[in-house]
Amino acid sequence: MNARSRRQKRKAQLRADILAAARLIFVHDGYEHFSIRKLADRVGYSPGNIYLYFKGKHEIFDCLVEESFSALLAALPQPDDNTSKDPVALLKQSLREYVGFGLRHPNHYRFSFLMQPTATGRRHKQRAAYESLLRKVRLCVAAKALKSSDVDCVAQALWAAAHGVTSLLIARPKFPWVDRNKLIERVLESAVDSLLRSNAEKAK
Amino acid sequence: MNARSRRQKRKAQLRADILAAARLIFVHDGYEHFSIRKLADRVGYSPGNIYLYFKGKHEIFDCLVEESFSALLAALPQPDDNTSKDPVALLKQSLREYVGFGLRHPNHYRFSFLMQPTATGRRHKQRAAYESLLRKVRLCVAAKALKSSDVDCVAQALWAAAHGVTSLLIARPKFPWVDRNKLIERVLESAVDSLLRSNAEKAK
Amino acid sequence: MNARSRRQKRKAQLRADILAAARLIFVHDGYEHFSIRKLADRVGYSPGNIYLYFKGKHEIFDCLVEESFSALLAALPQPDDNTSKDPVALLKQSLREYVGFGLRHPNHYRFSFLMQPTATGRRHKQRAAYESLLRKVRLCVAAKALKSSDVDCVAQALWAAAHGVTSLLIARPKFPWVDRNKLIERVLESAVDSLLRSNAEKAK
Amino acid sequence: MNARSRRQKRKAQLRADILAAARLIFVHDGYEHFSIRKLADRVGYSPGNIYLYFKGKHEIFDCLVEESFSALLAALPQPDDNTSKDPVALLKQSLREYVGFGLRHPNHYRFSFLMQPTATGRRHKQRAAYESLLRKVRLCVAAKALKSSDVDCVAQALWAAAHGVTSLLIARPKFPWVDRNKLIERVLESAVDSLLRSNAEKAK
DNA sequence: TATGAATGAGTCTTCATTCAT
DNA sequence: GATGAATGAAGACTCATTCAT
Repeated sequence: MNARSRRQKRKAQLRADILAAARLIFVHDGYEHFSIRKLADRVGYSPGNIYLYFKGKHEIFDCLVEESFSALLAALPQPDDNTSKDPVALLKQSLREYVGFGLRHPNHYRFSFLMQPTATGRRHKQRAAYESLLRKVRLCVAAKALKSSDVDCVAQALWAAAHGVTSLLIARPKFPWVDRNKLIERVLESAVDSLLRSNAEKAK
Repeated sequence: MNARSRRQKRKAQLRADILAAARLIFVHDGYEHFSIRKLADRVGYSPGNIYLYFKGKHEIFDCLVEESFSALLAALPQPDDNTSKDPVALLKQSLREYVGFGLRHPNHYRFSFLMQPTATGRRHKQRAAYESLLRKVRLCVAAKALKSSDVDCVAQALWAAAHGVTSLLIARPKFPWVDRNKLIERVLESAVDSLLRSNAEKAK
Repeated sequence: MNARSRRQKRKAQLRADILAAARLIFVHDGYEHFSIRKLADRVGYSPGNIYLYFKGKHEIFDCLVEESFSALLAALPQPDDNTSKDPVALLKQSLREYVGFGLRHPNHYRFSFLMQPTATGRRHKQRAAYESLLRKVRLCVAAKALKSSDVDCVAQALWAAAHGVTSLLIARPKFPWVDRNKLIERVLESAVDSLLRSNAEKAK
Repeated sequence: MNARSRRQKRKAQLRADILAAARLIFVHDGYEHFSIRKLADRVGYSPGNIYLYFKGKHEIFDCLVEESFSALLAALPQPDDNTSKDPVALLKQSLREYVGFGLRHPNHYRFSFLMQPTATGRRHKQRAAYESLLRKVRLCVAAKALKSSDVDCVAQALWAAAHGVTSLLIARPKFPWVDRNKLIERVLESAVDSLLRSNAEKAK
């Protein structure tokens, strides 16, 4: 039993190593220059050996995307951690973190969104990230802070805004952007504020 | 002199033909299945001949991206054409067209944004598209319709919002989005409205 | 001594299991898609373990061929079982069974005849099948039913005829054959009848 | 025009060279050890270059099979050449030539029959060989020499017999066959004679 | 100017086999 | 006995690019 579990652990470790190497290649050489051979070289194994740990190129890609979303998810503040907080503040904070994560890990982010999702691909973590946003929107609705109660529409609109700045800044690093933070703040603020019930409305 | 100019014209025409064929391949077969051979086949020339008109694959890609932006630019309503119109309405209209163009031509759009810009790449048309947006924002500022007068920041924020919906919808076609138009409307409205001076403010 | 014999028995059993699995793979996936890995998977052992029971792929193939002949042999009616029967009828019956077996188990049959016999390969069962035919021809000779008494020549000619229809039908399944049974009957009948002593001759 | 035709000629020559080399490899190394790489090596070109002349492995195989049948066909005596001859004699002669060709060119023959026909494969020459046989059977029918008038059934039965000896002798070269010619004669004679109308019948 | 032949490096993937454990 | 990890060679095939013609 012990031997078996140790072996499993080793296998898991190797899978992780391979994925790490794969991400590096992707980051450095770009998506189009990724190859199993390069990967095997970098990881110090024979090409064929990769197939003992992954079914093929696709599985590796899927795992990387999934990992990226996992990291993104982990970076987002969870509502449970901040129950006392103003839900709108929590929401804004979340979006800021989202953008921040994307900019700090542009390659994770590129990976997450620029890869065509495989037919068979796992999508769990991706959905989880969306769910996380959704939960925070629901808190706002519960607090009667929003005009609309279509949580999906609201959440998706917010996601679009956050994704917009993030991906644009990543995709066009050489563009003469105004101050990054100012831009981000403007975008997120516009997106959130325009959804809020005015004080007058709240009073009613 | 005449002979030389005719030759140049012919060369330009052939370049255009090649690019057109290249775009078709890209749109139909996807980025990863593009090949010079296929291109040569489609265009009716020999593979080697392509190299007389383009330095290589990269130059073709760069040109395609540029062309895509050109098309985008052409699709946007120009202020000059609508001088009489309400500048805010023109702005909104413009953004709607932008999103619409992206969704109608997802491959153009993917192409425009997902390709890493080459070091040597042309960026003229891309800039022109941004300038076009900028011009419309300026019209709004001139009409004192906006809170902020930082036209660059405003334009970039709007661009981010529009790019956000567009790219998200394209990148995740299987996601359970709410009604597309509803979502787009919400995003653009949020982005524009929150920038507008309130009536009270205008009165001052 | 007992322990050793038990071990031998176990080994034999495992060999048999492996061969059974190998045949299944061959029959289902075709010769070219056979692999030791698949075999090991199917049999529930590790790839390396196969080599404890067989020297390699070749030995497995050789054994399979041999087994196929064994099966063919077993399918043929034995003279001993039908001593009372007319020997010519028994002979015809035998040939019919031969063809029938081939058509019912085309992969066995292909296997038996299309594999180049290895230098080291066993040939015992193959010979046994021929012997079985030979025995029946001898019975006919003993009954003075045949023109010729060159039993080998007769047996081989009959074998050729039976093999001819069988292999042709197997090798060209799409060919517009006339009715299978009609064809088989004609071939076998021609082959056998032309060897028979005419009644007139018998009378002498 | 001249340059073009010379180029075409060269291309045809190279195709022929490649096919010749392919056949050699097949003959020497066996079907399973054929590879494009080996072929390219033998022919003195780079592996990729083969694909300029053949769409892939399959096309090469198909061509080889077709070639083999072509050769077989050419080896068969044509009725037109022997109009004066007794049709039954012509038929027998034809079958003898068939077997003789197979034994003289065992690899052509193996190739022709042991290869699974590709879905898309050419079958023209193969059919032509059968048609050639059919024609000769028809001549016999016309001469009222045969019992049956089902030319297809007769032709196929004859084919089966001829194929039977041929393929058996080729597949089992080490088997203790009786004298080859004796065996062949017996098989063919059995096959043909048993189809003939007896003199008594003819008289009617 | 244009071509088509040629290449060499590259793609993913599968395999029989070995060997330390 | 049995395993699973590892390998190296091989599989078919594609590609961007060059170059003699």
